[in-house]
Amino acid sequence: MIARKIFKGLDLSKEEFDLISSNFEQVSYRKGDIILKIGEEVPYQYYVEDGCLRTFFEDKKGKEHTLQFAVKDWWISDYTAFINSRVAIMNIECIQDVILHRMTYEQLESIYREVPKVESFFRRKLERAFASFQNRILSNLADSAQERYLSFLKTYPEVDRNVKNYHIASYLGITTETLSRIRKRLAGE
Amino acid sequence: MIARKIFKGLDLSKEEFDLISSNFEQVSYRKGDIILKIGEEVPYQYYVEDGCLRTFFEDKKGKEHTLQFAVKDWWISDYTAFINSRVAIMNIECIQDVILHRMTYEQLESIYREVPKVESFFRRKLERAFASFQNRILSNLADSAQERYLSFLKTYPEVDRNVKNYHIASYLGITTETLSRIRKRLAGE
DNA sequence: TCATCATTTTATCATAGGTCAATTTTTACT
DNA sequence: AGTAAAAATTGACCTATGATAAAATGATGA
Repeated sequence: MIARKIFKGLDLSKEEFDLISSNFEQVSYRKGDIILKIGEEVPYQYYVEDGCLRTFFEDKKGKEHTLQFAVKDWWISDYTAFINSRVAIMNIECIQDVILHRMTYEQLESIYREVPKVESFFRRKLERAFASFQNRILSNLADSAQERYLSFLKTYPEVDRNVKNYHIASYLGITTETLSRIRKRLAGE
Repeated sequence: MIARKIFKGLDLSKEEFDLISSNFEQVSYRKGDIILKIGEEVPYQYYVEDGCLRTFFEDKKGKEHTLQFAVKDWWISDYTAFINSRVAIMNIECIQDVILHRMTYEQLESIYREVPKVESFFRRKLERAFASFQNRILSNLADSAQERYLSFLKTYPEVDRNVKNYHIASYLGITTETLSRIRKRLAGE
C-alpha cells in the first residue's frame, strides 16, 4: 500500500493508512508528457513512485529554465499555485516514464482533518523546501558556475543520474556549452 | 499593544492578544549593530516595529551577499536555523536604528498551543516567503541585472527608500559599479 | 546493422558584468 | 559652515559566460 511508503516516517494505524490511501490516485505517464501547462489550473500535487520529472518555464527569448527536479520518493507540483488555487506559472514535464500518486488540495485538507500528523509532515517538507531554495539563492550569489555544478552533483547525485546535461544547465542558469566546458575542465584535473 | 499590530489580520479576543503580547519582548538597537552572528545560536525571531535590517554572509573572497531585508511590519531571523535549532549561517545587521519585538521558539510554540490561529498565520507567512524565494530563483535564471533591479524597485519600494545602493547590489548579486551603470542607463531613457 | 535523430563537444567571436583605480557627490559630525 | 568619512560614479581594462555554427558522439528504432 502506497501510503506506507509515502509516509514511512510517521507512526500511523492501519485505519489511518487506509484513509490516506483512499485519497491518492495512481497515474502513469510516458517520457516527454507534459502533465501541467502554464496557465492551467493546478488540481494536483504528485508523489513520485518512480521516474523523473521537472518543472520549467520559458523566458521571453524562448529559453527554458528548470526550477526543480523530482525523482523517486519526492513530491512535485507548481506548489505555490497549488496551495493558492492559482493557475500554473510553470510546466511539469516527465523526463522519463513515471508512476505517480496524486491528490487534490481538498483531499489534502481532508487528510489534515482526519490525521493531523500529516499536517506536520507536510509542514516539515515545506520548511525543507524553503531551506533548499534559500541555499540555491545563496549559491547563486556567491558561487561560480563550476562551484554550483559541483554542489549540484554532490547534493542531487540521484537527479544527475536521471537527467540530461542540458536539463542540468537549465537548472544552474548556464548554457549547455558552458556546462560542457566546465565538465572538460573538471575532467582534466 | 503590539500584538494587535503584529496580528492585525486575525480576529482574536483581548485575552488572546494579552497572552501573545506577554510572549514578546521589545528590544532596540543602533544603526550598525550586528544582532546575530554566523555560528551563534539563533534564539529569536524578530518583528520589526521600526527601522530596517538585513541578513547577509561573506563568501570566501570576503564579499558580502544580502539574502533578505526587513522593514516595518516584516519579520526577520535566520529562519531555517531558528526553527531547526541550528547555529546561524547568516548575520543580521541593523541598517538603521530599530525597534524590534522578539520571541523564542519555545514562546512561539506556546502561542501555537494557546492560540491555534497563530499557527495558520505563520504557515501563510512561510508560504509567502517560499513563493518569494521561488520568484527570486526564477528571476536569477531568466532576467538580466537591469531587469532584476527594476523588479526589485517595483516589488520593494519601501526597502529601496531605506537602504544604500551597495546593499541593493549585494542583494541582486552584482557590484556597486554595475548597479551604478544600470542606474545611469535607466536615467538616460 | 544502418540510418536518423538527439545530445554533447569544440571553435570562434561577442557581450554583460567584474576589477581596479581615481574622482565626484553625499552624508555625518564638530 | 567646514571637514572628514562614506557612498556613488566614471573610465580603462579583463574574464566568464553567451551566441552561433559546425563537428563528434551517443541513442533509438526500422
